Amino acid sequence: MTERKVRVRFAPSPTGALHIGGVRTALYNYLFAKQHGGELILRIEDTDSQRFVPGAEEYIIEALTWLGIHFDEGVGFGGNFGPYRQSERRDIYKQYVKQLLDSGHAYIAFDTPQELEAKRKEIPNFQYDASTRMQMRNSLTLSAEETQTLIDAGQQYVVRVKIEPNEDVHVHDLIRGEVVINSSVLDDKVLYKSADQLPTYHLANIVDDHLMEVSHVIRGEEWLPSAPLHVLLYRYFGWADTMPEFAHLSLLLKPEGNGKLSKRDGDRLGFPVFPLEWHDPKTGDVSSGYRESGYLPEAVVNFLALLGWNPGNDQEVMSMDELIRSFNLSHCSKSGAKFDYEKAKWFNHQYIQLKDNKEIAALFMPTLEAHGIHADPAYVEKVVAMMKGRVSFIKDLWEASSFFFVAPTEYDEKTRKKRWKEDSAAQLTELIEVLRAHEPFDIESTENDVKAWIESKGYHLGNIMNATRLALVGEGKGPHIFDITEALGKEESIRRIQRAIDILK
RNA sequence: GGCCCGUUCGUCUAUCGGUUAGGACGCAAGAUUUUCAUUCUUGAAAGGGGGGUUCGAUUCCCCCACGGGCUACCA
Repeated sequence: MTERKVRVRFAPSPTGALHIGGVRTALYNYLFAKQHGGELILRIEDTDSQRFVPGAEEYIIEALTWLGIHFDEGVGFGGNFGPYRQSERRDIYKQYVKQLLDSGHAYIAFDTPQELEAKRKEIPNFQYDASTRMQMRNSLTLSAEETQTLIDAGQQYVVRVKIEPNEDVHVHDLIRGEVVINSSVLDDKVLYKSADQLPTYHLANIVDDHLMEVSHVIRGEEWLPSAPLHVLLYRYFGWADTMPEFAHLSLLLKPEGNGKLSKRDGDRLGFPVFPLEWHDPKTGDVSSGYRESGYLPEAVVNFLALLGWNPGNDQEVMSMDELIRSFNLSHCSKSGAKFDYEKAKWFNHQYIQLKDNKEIAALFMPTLEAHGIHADPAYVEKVVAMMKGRVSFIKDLWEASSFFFVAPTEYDEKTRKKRWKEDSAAQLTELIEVLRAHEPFDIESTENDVKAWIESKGYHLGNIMNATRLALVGEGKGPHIFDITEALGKEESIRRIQRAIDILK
């Protein structure tokens, strides 16, 4: 087989928000494409007109753009293999349905959904296949004239693939190796519906992958059972030579209990399962998103990449470029991965530390403004530098550092009991004098002066510091005392200490 | 029910027949610190069960169990 250009596609169905598992599939396709200098295509599989949800397509593009997953062609990105929306490819599919019909690899079936349902009730393991199709109402059992008459009369029909039984179909999977299924267990899947003049997934998928010259199909494990059908379809079309390679990814599972991760798990367990917040236009429900929950896109990408894949060594924090360099399908795990929200948080913490203080400060600004604070960016940056090591989310910065922006008006009761001593008021009154006389008001020299004063008076260092912290912060937390005083400035520091003396006595 | 895929610490995983079964998250303890965090160190924690193959199986094969997926005129 000759080396072909790597062309992969991400082909979501616009039926709602893009699930985090779908994001991972898109990411793996992207990493694979970039590593091989290939192309990533965005194809919208909207062949089910019933389930189409407005806004879903835009959501998918916005979400993947936010995460840094970029497409080379497809819906919204142009390209020479369009259109990339399956609903716009009706005429193309019709032509290929005809080809299959003409070559005898497909047939027309008139059985109504109701008839089929009745049949399934009647016969326990009913399947439309080689063993049953001669008892059904289709172009195999009807004469050509009868078939044509029914079609002309406007009778709705479907086109089914005619699976040849008793044949072992081999699917070569890049992750799982050889998977063999006997064609007798496959059913004559519907390929095309006359009602909406659209193909089903199976037909559209094969035709598009072929026409778009897709080299590798990297998709979720839920497609593995139908992969043999796809292999057969390539063969029936005469495209076996250029059939893409397959790789079926394991699924993302619920963090607890059993089953596939679903939208409801997020709501129940309190973490997002969608990249972006999603407003369901039908139900009006709002589902939280990683972006709105304060995740950095780099963290989401890194976390997702490692959920079901590993670089073969102990490295965990990896940039997109590093992921592209070391990604490979053979290190994808075959078993499903349970979603671990704590680990996702840890990754976010790591990326906050890695990011520039200036960038973090900019991301923190909206939170500040929401609290009515209009702070100087340089000051915010200073605060961020001191505080970012302590948080996992940007929004947690407020809880951790609000005292830098708002002076305490009340004091935590427990801390007051423990830290505010009999002589605290008197000592801090003296401290104010020490601070007032001090210039410049930088960390090191202030600290030296204050410590010298404490020593000369024979005071207890811890007592003074803890009482001062209570005055400055309002509770027993925060960074180094003199980092705080320097950031606050001399006047504000003294004001806060004085207020504590007045209130706490 | 049928078919397919899978099974290493609680979780994500490394190991491609010989290891004290390694790392990370989380958890616990300790250290550092004027507070709270961070950080650092240490610790507890694993190859579903039963048969084979082999000098030797977590690793290869079979059976069972369990988990997951598919079984639509959805994708």
